[in-house]
Amino acid sequence: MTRQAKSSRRPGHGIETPLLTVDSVLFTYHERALKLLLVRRSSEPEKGKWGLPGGIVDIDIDDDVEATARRKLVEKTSVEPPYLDQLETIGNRERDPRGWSVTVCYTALIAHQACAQHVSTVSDVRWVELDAALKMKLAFDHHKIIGIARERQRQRALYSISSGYALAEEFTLAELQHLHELLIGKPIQKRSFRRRIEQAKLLIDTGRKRQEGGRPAALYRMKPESITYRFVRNLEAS
Amino acid sequence: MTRQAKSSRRPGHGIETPLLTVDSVLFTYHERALKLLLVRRSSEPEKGKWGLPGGIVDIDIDDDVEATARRKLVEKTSVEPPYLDQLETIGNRERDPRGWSVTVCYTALIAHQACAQHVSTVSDVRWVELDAALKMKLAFDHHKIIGIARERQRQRALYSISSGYALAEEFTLAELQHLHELLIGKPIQKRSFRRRIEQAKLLIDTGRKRQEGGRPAALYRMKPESITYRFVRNLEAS
DNA sequence: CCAATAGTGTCTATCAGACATTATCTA
DNA sequence: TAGATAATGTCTGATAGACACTATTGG
Repeated sequence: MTRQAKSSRRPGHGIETPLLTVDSVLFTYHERALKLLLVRRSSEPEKGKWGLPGGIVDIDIDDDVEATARRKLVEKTSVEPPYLDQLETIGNRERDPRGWSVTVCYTALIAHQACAQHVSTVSDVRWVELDAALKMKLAFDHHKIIGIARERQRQRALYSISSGYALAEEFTLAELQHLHELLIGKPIQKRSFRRRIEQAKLLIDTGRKRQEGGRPAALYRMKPESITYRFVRNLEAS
Repeated sequence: MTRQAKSSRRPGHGIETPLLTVDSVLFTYHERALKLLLVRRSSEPEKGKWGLPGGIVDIDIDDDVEATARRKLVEKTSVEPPYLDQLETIGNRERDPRGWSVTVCYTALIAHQACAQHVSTVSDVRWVELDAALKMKLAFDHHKIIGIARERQRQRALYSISSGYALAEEFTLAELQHLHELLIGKPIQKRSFRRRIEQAKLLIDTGRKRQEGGRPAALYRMKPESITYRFVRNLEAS
């Protein structure tokens, strides 16, 4: 195997391989809005632009691709999301000015308060409202990746309540429903929403109440199984 | 940037990157059985073992990752599947003896007759019954990848009829249902199955009939839209 | 006629949509 | 008391499950 001028070859496999990165679309619910985490790029390319938290897979540090995603999220938010959902992997020669590159995309939901402290102390990491983020000029193809993540979360909201992980540990049904409405993009019937949650026994009633303005609302916590539960019948799609 | 002894660096991005490959789990329906395409490896590592059709992404030839998957499938079967469904991307340092490697996995359904001619002429490509394939000792983590593909196809069968693409261009409803039962792993109600197909108008009645043993069965073709159609309500899961 | 396979009728159960009603808090 | 928000009652409609029944072919 001879070295070439414009493409060095790795000893292990001897093949010219593209850059391998990860990108995560981290959603949260805060101030009655759906927000996602953006990071200002501190280095070239696209230096100064806002983009998704992520970075290059380091095969010396990371045991697998998801470990890279987790490592990068911990760096930016200081907390690990309870789960990471793998989205599409995008790889082509247009998406990065450095040439052929691949990004493995993830999405997750996380409680705002869990990472608010850390995020608020730094200027290069910010929660941005989804609609505002989509109007920004973002790095690389991150606009497209956010679209993919949004669609995945929308589908999930139709047949699961995993979105509860974007709320504080204890939350009201009204909060959970409003988040679902933001994810789905249209209002849903209160009765339908509550009925299915109750029948599938997906939440734990803490017994506590929270009050703001009217009758106090019961506070619930997620059950660990709820994350994987799938209703056989979807809520009405748009 | 200095070169290191054990890890050459690429000029474009200067980072040590893992091997990038694709693997496809191609299903078909033949002789009342669900089969998948296996390939005998002709080179190291795992030479001689059977595994999934796939290979290394060639950034000089392939415009994107899916192009690699298509190129490799055409090499093995001489036909392109009508669509490729991206599955998980698996990347870690255990799955390949050559070291840290990544595979972007795809799954697809294809008509058996479309590629039967080519496959039958070569000895290193074979359609294998799913159950038999899972009992074989396959290369790398291909056993796991098949499991992921099978589960994806199973889910799809519960809310779509995209599996029709594993049949000949014209097929009977009984064939389509039997394939669904193989994918889902349990019998389904004939009435439920036919009702939803009829109501969603997903098939075209060719007007022709095929007869074998009893009353002749109507022959149908897929509509192009059917591939993306999603029923709001699933068939009963196991 | 029977055997075999295709196709339909129809009842029930489940569950989402719609929306009205009642409950519980503060001011 | 009014206003606000939470929680429930209840009717309708859509659709899957279950299974019996009819239809159409060959022998």
